Amino acid sequence: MINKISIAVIKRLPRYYRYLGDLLDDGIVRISSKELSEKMKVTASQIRQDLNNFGGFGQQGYGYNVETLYEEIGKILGLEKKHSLVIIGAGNLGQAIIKYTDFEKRGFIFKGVFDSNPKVIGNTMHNIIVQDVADLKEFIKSKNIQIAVLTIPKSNAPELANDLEKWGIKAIWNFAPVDLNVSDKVTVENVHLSDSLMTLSYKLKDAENKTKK
Amino acid sequence: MINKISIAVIKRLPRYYRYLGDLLDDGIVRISSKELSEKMKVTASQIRQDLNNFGGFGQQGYGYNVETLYEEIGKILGLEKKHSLVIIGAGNLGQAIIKYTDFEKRGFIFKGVFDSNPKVIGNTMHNIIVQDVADLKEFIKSKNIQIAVLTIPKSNAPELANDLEKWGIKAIWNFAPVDLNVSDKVTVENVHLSDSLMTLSYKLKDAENKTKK
DNA sequence: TAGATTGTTAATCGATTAACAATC
DNA sequence: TAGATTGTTAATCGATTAACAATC
Repeated sequence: MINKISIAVIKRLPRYYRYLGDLLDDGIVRISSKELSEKMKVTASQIRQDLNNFGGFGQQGYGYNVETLYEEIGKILGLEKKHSLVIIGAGNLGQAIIKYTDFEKRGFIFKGVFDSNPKVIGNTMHNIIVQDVADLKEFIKSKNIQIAVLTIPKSNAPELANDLEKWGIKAIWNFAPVDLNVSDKVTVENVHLSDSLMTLSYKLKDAENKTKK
Repeated sequence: MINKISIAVIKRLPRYYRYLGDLLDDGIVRISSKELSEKMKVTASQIRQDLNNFGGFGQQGYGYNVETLYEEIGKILGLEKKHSLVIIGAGNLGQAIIKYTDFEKRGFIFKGVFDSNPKVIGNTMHNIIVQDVADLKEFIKSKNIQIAVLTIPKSNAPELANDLEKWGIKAIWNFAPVDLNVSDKVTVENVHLSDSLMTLSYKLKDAENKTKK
């Protein structure tokens, strides 16, 4: 844990976690890095290197215990403790996220939903009443919210992000198609859907070109 | 265009495109790699290296013409031609995507929405009537659809992806929290929201640990 | 022309893969 | 014990950054 773990490693952890969860559901007790590497289409070497950033979870001659490893990665990812979140932006995307129950199962608890549109305020979403963003500051402070999910249009996002930092938010899951400019005390994880679709477009074009040749 | 472009470079292109679009909106005519690097918080060297994978778009002593560069990157990303897509899964996520008009502006045209739930089939979403997935095969073939957006639960996704390949789909934008196993003739771009949220969770925990020390 | 900035080569840095001794 | 597989070091590969000649 002493050395700085690279972001490339961290982004692979949820995928390991997902595969181990599936193995667990299938009743598999142990797995070697080689077997797992074949399923996941990565090298066994990479799996062992990645895991050894956090400790020796395996056993020579045996491999890894699926349940133990699953739990350990969960702990590394911070899933053993609950997180309180608010969703800002009660549109379809906000609704999709709040209704996706897997997040709550993993300890991400949606405490409130906020919007600025009077037509939306007062509606119920997934048993939560949509509140006015004017009340957001007070809510964050009183309920000690750590994480804000930003499912709002591009225009308001940057200034709202700065407000969120002032109000004590520690992490922003940002779906607005813009880069936020908060201090490095606030963790930002971007989901830029447009960027993703353009990447798909490039790869599709590239594949077409190869076929032609 | 001869050398294989790395995925790291490709994933940066939409971000350049976004920043250049903003500059264009602001009426900025030219920009140097240095100025852009300061805005984007990357090195000027990286910008020049990235762009020179695709050609020399700049001019010594001047920099880059914003409009030209914007258009060139658009072409590289394949945005100059229209794409026909279908959305499979008419839930909130599917609705969020179809209603987000920026995609259509960029040439991604939603030709159909499909679902397997009889309660949803027949509903109208963004002026499109939700059809039965049973009719998907015929629709893809007759309308020559290239891209499928998969906003369905995990369980059905892998087998559906294999069907989509058989039916002629060339690219899948996958929101199901599972890896698809199609041939390399089909381009897959994953948006794993759970993975993203877990990554955020890790980074948040990591930041907390640093503060304590 | 002089100054600015690119395009591109070279140097550095970091991440991935290979190899193997340690050990269960 | 013998076989298997890890943990970890070393080698390789690739990506990023630095430097600078070319040139507008």
